[in-house]
Amino acid sequence: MTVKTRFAPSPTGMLHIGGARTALYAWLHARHHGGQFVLRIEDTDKERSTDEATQVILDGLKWLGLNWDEAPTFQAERIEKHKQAVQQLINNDLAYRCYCSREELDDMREAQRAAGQKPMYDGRCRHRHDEKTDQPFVIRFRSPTDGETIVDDQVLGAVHFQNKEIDDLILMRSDGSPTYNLAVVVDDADMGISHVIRGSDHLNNTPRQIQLYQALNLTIPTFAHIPLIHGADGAKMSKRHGAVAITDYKKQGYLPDAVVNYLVRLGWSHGDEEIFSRQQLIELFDVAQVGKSASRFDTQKLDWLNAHYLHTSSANALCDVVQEQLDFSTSTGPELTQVIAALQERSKNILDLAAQATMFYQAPASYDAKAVKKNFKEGTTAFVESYIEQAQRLPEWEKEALHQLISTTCEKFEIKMGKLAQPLRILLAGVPVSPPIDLTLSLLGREESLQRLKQGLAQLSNAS
RNA sequence: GUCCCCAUCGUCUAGUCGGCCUAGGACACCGCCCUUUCACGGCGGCAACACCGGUUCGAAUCCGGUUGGGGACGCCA
Repeated sequence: MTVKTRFAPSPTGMLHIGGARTALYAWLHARHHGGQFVLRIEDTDKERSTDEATQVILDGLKWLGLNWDEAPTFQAERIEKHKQAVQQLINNDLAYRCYCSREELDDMREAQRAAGQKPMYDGRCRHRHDEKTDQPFVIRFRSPTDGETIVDDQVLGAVHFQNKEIDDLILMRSDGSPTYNLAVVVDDADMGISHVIRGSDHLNNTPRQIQLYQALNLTIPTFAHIPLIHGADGAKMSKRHGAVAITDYKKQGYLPDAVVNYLVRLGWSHGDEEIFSRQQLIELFDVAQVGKSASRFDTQKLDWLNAHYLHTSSANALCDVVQEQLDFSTSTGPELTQVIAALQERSKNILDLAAQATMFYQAPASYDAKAVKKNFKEGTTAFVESYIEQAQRLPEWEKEALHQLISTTCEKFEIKMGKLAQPLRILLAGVPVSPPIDLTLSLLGREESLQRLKQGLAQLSNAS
């Protein structure tokens, strides 16, 4: 059997972190088995669906690198198929008209709740034979009342539902449009989906859908319900947990590889391994090994993974994403790739890296007062001036020589390296943090370095 | 409320069908080392089988119950 999975979001909002993981698992499952991964946009709720949301979802998937096969399917365009299925059920007496008004149904549910029961349709139109042509009606499925329906889930195992717990769901609204449960079944069967991988919030819909597959005489796919992701407080993920939309992670300086690695490990593992390349994931991932319990979203671990990928990526590969975050031109300063190479190991995300890169293209506007106070003591000016003096005469302005010079200057004054390096750093960057000082000097270049050092020294001695 | 699911360190998890678990790894946290700053890195530490009963020579692992958490109960998807 050829494997075909799908991701079927409704375009009513952003692609959130839970949906992204579900998509990732479906994608991995397909790729692992050499099958296909397709998209179906569930846009049957015209009230809330928007083109913008569809685009945001597609962008999110692209950013994560989850490529799909075939052009995305739009559920709203398949309405005729859905109607045919409903007609087939009516013809077989497996569906019927229900004339109950919304008010009537509301009252019924309210009464049931008050009586401590589960609110569900009581089937009051199930046996009526009069066709009232002048009144609006919906089509309901005549679902079995006895026995049980078993969902044989790849993640959860066999889950039993008593058929008497399942009411007659609406297949077609009074305006003639099909509802979700009918549409998914018809579409998944029609598209040849072999594995339905989705969030466990759909588990309760599954027995209903299985009954529909049976009523329509369609092949039932394999189901895998993925546990939900909760916020750090254990509650459902929402706005107050920070970034919910997957695109927010891009804005916050995360790398897609890190997000993918984090997401896949949230609910799945392979021994003690933490870091997985895409290729490894495709080779190792098995949806049946996904854990059954919901997990909490932990930003700190994501941060760690992000830093890991940031440190191990090639500076070249990072160039574009860093460039996007810069609000100044890099044409006048050192090669951006070299700056990234110097900075990536000491940055925790792209935003952080971009911020640190600023000093290579803009001279400090001010000097950190605390750092100045701490590092400029008796004699400091003499060490620095001596270094500048010597550096000016260097035939080649390069890292090794600049480093040598720091060593010899320190020996000459009998001071530790920090006594010289920190003042230099503050003069060059304005803050007491930068890549190694010799590297910083060489990247900045002779002219820019000397200018910053002299100007800074003058400014600081004026102030004191 | 009813139905369904879940339950190992604070978090993510290992724990292949009971013994090798005085429960392993990772993140976080705390020390120490490295060090020209900040980081990286290295070493070490803290920390969990929800509870109660069974089954068994033996249970984190099997069974039942309790408690706790989550999901679903729409002419939304």
